[in-house]
Amino acid sequence: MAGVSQPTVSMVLSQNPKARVAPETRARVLKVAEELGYRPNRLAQGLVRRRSFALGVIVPGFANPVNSAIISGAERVAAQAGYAVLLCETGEIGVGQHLKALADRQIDGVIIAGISEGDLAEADLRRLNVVLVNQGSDVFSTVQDDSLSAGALAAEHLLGLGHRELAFIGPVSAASAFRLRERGFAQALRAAKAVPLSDCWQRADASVAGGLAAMRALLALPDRPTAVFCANDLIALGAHKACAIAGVSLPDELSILGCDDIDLGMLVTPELSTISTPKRELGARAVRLLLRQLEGDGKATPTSQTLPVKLVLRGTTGARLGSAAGR
Amino acid sequence: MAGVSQPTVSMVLSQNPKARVAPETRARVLKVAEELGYRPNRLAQGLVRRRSFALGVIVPGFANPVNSAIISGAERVAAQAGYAVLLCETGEIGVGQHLKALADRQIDGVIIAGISEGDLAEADLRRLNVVLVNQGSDVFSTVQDDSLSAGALAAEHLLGLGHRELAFIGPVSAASAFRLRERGFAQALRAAKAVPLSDCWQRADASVAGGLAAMRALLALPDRPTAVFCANDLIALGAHKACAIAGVSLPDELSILGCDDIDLGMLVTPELSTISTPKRELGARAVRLLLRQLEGDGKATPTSQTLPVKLVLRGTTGARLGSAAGR
DNA sequence: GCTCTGTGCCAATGCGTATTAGCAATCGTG
DNA sequence: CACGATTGCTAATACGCATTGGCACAGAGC
Repeated sequence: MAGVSQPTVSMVLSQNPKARVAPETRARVLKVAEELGYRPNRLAQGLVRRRSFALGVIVPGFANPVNSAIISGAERVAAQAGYAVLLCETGEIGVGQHLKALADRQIDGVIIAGISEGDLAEADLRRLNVVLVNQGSDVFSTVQDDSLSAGALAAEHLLGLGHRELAFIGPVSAASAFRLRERGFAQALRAAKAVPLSDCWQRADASVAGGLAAMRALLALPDRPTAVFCANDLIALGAHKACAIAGVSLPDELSILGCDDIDLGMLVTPELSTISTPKRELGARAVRLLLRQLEGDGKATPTSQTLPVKLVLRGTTGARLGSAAGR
Repeated sequence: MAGVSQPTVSMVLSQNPKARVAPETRARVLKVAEELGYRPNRLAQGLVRRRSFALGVIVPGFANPVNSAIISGAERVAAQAGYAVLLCETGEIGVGQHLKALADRQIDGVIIAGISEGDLAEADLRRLNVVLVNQGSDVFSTVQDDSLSAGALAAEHLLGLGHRELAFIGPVSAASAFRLRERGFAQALRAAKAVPLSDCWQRADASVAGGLAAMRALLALPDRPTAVFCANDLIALGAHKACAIAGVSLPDELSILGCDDIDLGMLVTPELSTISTPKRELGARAVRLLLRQLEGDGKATPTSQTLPVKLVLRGTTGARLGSAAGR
């Protein structure tokens, strides 16, 4: 180096507030550091500061655009705060194994999205700073969209269009956002005394294939529903596809309402009506929340945030034909 | 600890082959380590081994399903090899800045996908072990799909269906895979003496919006083309959408052929014909190649791999009406 | 003149691991 | 039985940084 000792350089570069360094020394150090292109080794920093400035993100799959958006939002604010994000996709390697690997890397915190509660329960999260996305919890901090309202909104919208024979398609016991959407929908129906047949309450994977199969089943029913609410857009797009195959015209013969507002919803014809969810914002807030908890250092009490959702009407929902509410 | 010194533990756990440890000592160490739940601190390991066992992945956006698939493939083999993947999305933070941050973390290597060559040229990659995905280079190792053949395949297919008025939609000077697709297409056309009008060679962003706009322009032409090859599926889906809006029926009035074979291609009606590209495999091979280079330790000479593509016929390509090749 | 109080810097130490050199004990060999 | 060879382990060190205690020197006050 040029002129001073290593600790002095450290004090200058780490912006340590209680460090007393003469302004001219500081300037000299900065200048030389610049010239040499010196950059601190973050592994060494992490070792001594007991802080890696890295976050883990665990999701079941990037293929799902909802997860992509969450990750994107998370990565953005993490990067701006100087944190790295270590990406983990569950699959052949489970949540538990990923968590161990992350812990070995002295990760500062983890954000988890879209992992089923069963898998979550098996993992050992006790030592970690965790924020769950779209998944309720008493133990951990949480960032969620207002899925309960989303379900209610869906019911109100479809009922308002005059539909009475309503159906629902959703996964059985996955991430709890799905359950809330279902519950909100069911409660609103009950409040309006519009109780659907049990045949119209379909279980399906939260995927295109699941939605397609479920909609096939609905279309085969003697008394078809006239409107369907799907727990997410992938299911809705599968349902949309099933209708295209079966020659059922949307929205005249059937209304379909999704949830999430993923981009591909606008590619199909007619375009998918849906309930928009702040996906990127969920990821962004999750990281902000995590970082705030890290500042406090001591395990803060779990916090929860719920972000509003919004109805987005496009082409797959319409008034029930022959209904009083018809256009 | 219980019984032996720290270096002995290190020798046992790091599987160091030239380490001589008595079998019974080894067993005892392993047993105690297990009981204590001891796991090595990878930051400390990284510091002394000068190896972080972490890879960086830089992409322009996760929203693009092609990138998602590449990342997914990369993450999978990285995780299985015990490597972490640090995800970076360019945007407000550029390639150069991301690279510096990664270098500070002593990253072992970087895989870069979908970054424009201009941005790449600005970045300082000299010290890093790099593998480019779908981007030609003399300096770095590369994993690509056979984009040149893809273009040729597209031309042959459309020509074989009887089309003569062919169009192309693609970005201007982005990642070089696009250029190869364009060149392959153009060369095959020239070979068949089917030279399209310049109006039919459209420039567009590699996005749905770009494809939509470009297709609008094509449809407004006095002499419409009867078939269009799009440099990727997003463009093709935009074109598809434009046709849906304009009431142009596919594939009767127009054939559309995409490239990449992303899942959403099967959601639209009619389903998108396309040229399938091994996206996950690209990601997987990229990190395998990277890891192999790391074994060699010394900067190996750049290698290139090219993976085959495959025509996938679905609903948007059909025989030119009135053509001899018509069904 | 002296002590006293800051100020500005450095020597020393530790973070958790891998690696090297070296020591003690055991073994093989003549 | 003596001697080198081999085996099994440890002491010491280094990796690159942050942090603590303390030292030297300046100016202030008597």
